[in-house]
Amino acid sequence: MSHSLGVRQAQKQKTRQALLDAALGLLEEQSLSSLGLREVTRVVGVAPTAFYRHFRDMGELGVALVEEALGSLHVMVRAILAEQDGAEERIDRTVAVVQQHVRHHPLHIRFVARERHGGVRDVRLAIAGELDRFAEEVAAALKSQPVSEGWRDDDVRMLAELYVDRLVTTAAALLDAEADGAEGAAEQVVRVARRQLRLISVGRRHWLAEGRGKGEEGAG
Amino acid sequence: MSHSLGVRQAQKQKTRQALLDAALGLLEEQSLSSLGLREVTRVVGVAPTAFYRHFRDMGELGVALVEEALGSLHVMVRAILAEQDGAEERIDRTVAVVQQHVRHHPLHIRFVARERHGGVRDVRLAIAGELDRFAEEVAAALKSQPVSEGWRDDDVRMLAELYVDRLVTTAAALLDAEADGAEGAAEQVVRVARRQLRLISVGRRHWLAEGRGKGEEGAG
DNA sequence: TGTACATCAGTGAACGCGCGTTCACTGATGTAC
DNA sequence: TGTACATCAGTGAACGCGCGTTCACTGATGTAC
Repeated sequence: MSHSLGVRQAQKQKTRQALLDAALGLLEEQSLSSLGLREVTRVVGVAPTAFYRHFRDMGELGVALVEEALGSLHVMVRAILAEQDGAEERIDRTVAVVQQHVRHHPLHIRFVARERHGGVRDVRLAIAGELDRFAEEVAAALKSQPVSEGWRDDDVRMLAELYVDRLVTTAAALLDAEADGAEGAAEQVVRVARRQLRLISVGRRHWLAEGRGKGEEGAG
Repeated sequence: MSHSLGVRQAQKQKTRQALLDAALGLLEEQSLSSLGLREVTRVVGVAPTAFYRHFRDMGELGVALVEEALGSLHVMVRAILAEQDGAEERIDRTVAVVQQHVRHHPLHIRFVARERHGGVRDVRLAIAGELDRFAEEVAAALKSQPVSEGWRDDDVRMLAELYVDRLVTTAAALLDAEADGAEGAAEQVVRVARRQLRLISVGRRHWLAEGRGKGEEGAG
């Protein structure tokens, strides 16, 4: 027993995680491209050179943070999509889950919102890739719902992206609202988000009758 | 005559604009919080200390860039909103204007997308303020359209924010697509954006019949 | 179980470099008479 | 128009500082026999 990792590997993992945690904390108030290697190791309490045992540079650490940050959200939304509620309940539930996630992982949300268009290319690409896979999952879930019968695949995908963008935007807005300190701010964001999702949902139900066919011919 | 500014003031403005232009160029590939004062003055060809004659620090320069970046977009979208086309034509026209704007001012779009959630507080606040005023104008325009009859003010506002977010997201996606080099990428983004706006528009037309009244009671 | 050697996560000194900021300055532009 | 003085945008030397990266190292952990 007990040889699942080895003492040395276990300790290395611990230091690595400490570096990630320290970086994430520092990134609450600055962006990745201005974060220094020495800042991070100072917080952890190791020598600056120890950093290189784990990451080539801050960009590589950033990519690791992307995986950590989007992984947990991924799991939660997958759970929602599997539900069989009606549209109304699903919207309320989805927004509630986003709110919970922002409360429990504010630093992850902040990081993704900030670095999605940030100054480090590899990190931008990693986030774009994760959000893309995310949209693909949402599309698959939407497709299996009865409302989507007769929909073209690219229209389902277009709708999925609309939803995903809305969730990301809502999460970022919630974060700002909760940081604000203004009492009702977060609740206001939640109410607006619910109505926006509802409006999109209404558009979805009437799409085949009114949206498609105008402007562009079906292709493929 | 000729005393509209004075030689000295005119020269000062010129240097100031050169600093803004140089910074904007450098910000294509990095974020504001990692941009150095010396980098900017080096590009312009003035001494580092000259910077202080115009801005207290990079944050102040950033706020000036926000005004410059959102000012022009503001004007263009206001023109669109004033049009009296049908919904279909208006959507196509709006997306076309966004595409033109991205082509003519890619650095402005990049800057706003990057710093909207970036590491410099004052700049974030400036962008949020501009986008808020932007949404308010869109709301006013939407409200004056016949389709909005019977709508609550906060629902109009909620819709306006949905549109504004969509335009900003589309602009950022277009920018990435055009930077990509992949030939059809930009056109693909445009087509998706049009359909998304169309779906929102469909939802709007059926909002009073199906969206409102569920879940929340009218207040105020 | 005990011994001899290999591995490798973390150390600490040292480096050269570019940074933001200070300061007293220069000299063209502006103003008062 | 000409003279004497004030303003102030831009200069250039100097500063102390923290940065990323190199290198040879140490000593606990791992492995072979």
